Amino acid sequence: MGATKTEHFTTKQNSIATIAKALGHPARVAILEYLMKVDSCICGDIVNELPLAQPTISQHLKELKNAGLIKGNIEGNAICYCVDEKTISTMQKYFEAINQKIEIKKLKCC
Amino acid sequence: MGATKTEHFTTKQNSIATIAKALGHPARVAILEYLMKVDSCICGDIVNELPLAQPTISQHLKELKNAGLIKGNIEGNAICYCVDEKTISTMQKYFEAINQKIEIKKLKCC
DNA sequence: AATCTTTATTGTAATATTGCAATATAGAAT
DNA sequence: ATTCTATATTGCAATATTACAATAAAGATT
Repeated sequence: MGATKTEHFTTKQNSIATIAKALGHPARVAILEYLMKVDSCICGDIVNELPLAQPTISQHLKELKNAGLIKGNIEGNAICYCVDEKTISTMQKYFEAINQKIEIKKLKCC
Repeated sequence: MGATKTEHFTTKQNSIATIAKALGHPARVAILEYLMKVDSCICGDIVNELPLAQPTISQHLKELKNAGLIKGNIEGNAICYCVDEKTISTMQKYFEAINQKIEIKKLKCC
């Protein structure tokens, strides 16, 4: 086989996995951080910033967009990409909830 | 080619990507959530809980462990796995920092 | 219109992941 | 010591990801 058994898991679990997967590559983490660093969200510069070819960057941007981590606006012939705060917030709350549960339960079996 | 160019990114970026990648599969999200749900961290039950074969679960546990998301303690012939709060905390803080930067900068280009 | 600039798509090779049957390992129980 | 129970490892097939050269698409500039 080899294909992920997506249908066996909850929508929430698949959703978290999709977002996490999109951040599961250092280039995409670097792209996210670059988009945070520059004030204006001039894209394309990313190609000059990272040691990857333009089609590779384009592909990574697509995956970040599909996962909802970034949004893109067409501005003339350029495209203005930027971070989607809602998805970042989703992840932050997810980890926060786990942290809180750990504290309440005071799990220390390991 | 095809291999990730890990060496071109920072240690922090690679670290975040490694943790995110480990959570980039719904089965591993489900395992994490199951470990949170049960009070005692009886492992092995995971095989009964999830629709995956034992070797597959074992493999997923290994990846979660390598990423530092869970810890495992040998108890007799069973193994007691549980969530590693430090790594969860790392991720929570990472997303929190991004959220704060977005708020301060009031980015709303898209 | 011809050209430039910017981004996306296609095709393809290299590599990695997923899933599981079969098997191995190791401690517990008889 | 033999058997049982729990987990890990190996080997392999199916599938997915990564990277990029070549090319396409589409608006901007001349």
